[in-house]
Amino acid sequence: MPELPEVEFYKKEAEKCLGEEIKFTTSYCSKIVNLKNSLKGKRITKVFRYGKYLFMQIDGNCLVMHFGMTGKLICNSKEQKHLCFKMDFKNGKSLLYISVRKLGKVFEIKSFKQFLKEKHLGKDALRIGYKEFYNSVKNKKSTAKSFLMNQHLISGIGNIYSDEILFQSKIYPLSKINHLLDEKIEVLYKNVKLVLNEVIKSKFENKPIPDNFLIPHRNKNGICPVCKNKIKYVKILSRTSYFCDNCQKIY
DNA sequence: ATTCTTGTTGAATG
DNA sequence: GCATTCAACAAGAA
Repeated sequence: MPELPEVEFYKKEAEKCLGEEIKFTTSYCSKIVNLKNSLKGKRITKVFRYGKYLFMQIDGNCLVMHFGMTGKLICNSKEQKHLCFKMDFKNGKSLLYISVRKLGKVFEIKSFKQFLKEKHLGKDALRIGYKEFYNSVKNKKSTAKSFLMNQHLISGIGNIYSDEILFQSKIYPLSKINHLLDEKIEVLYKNVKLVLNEVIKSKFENKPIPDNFLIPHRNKNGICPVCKNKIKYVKILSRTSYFCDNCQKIY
């Protein structure tokens, strides 16, 4: 489920191999992996995340991973099914990029700054400041849901966590984002951070998502953890958005 | 058999 | 240009 919190988790996996010398890399899927230079003999010097992208500085090279819908990165796993890319290190460690649906990408870039420009990515959801967020909201006519999912405006939020952020903020997913009251924008901003950080915490501590979150109830038979109403759903941008029509009022 | 699914892209539309 | 929507990509689950 690679939205920002998942990629943050994969970053931790990659960091287990920081400083290790690469013995060789293997691609099992040319559709996903596009590497020109050999990484043999080089070391991972830095790992960082921006939105849903993971970056690995490998001496002079910069490797980028995007996980699509089903990609994941695991250190020292024996899992072989759907393996697309593997990095083997001299000391025996390995990093495995696994993807069932093969919609992700592994490639190299020359410059991170240039990459951001070319992709027109918005600020990372965990780093965006309130002023910037506020201005972005005021300029847009889109719905609250598509605003949160638009990577050009804010990077890192996808279908599942946008539902959660709107639920925690008590905002109806189809509300026009520029109609939100200022105090509601502030609530939304705070919940972007709160939800992402809470999910990251759950993942890192290997605990379930809190039960007062929508996510554990985010299904066709779900019951709202706050008011016990039946969870509703609606299609937005050809994705299913779950919400509580009792708690999530328009503004 | 058909429909659904966590993501992005590029084409098409208004 | 700009904002927005849709099909396509792929494969497995229900």
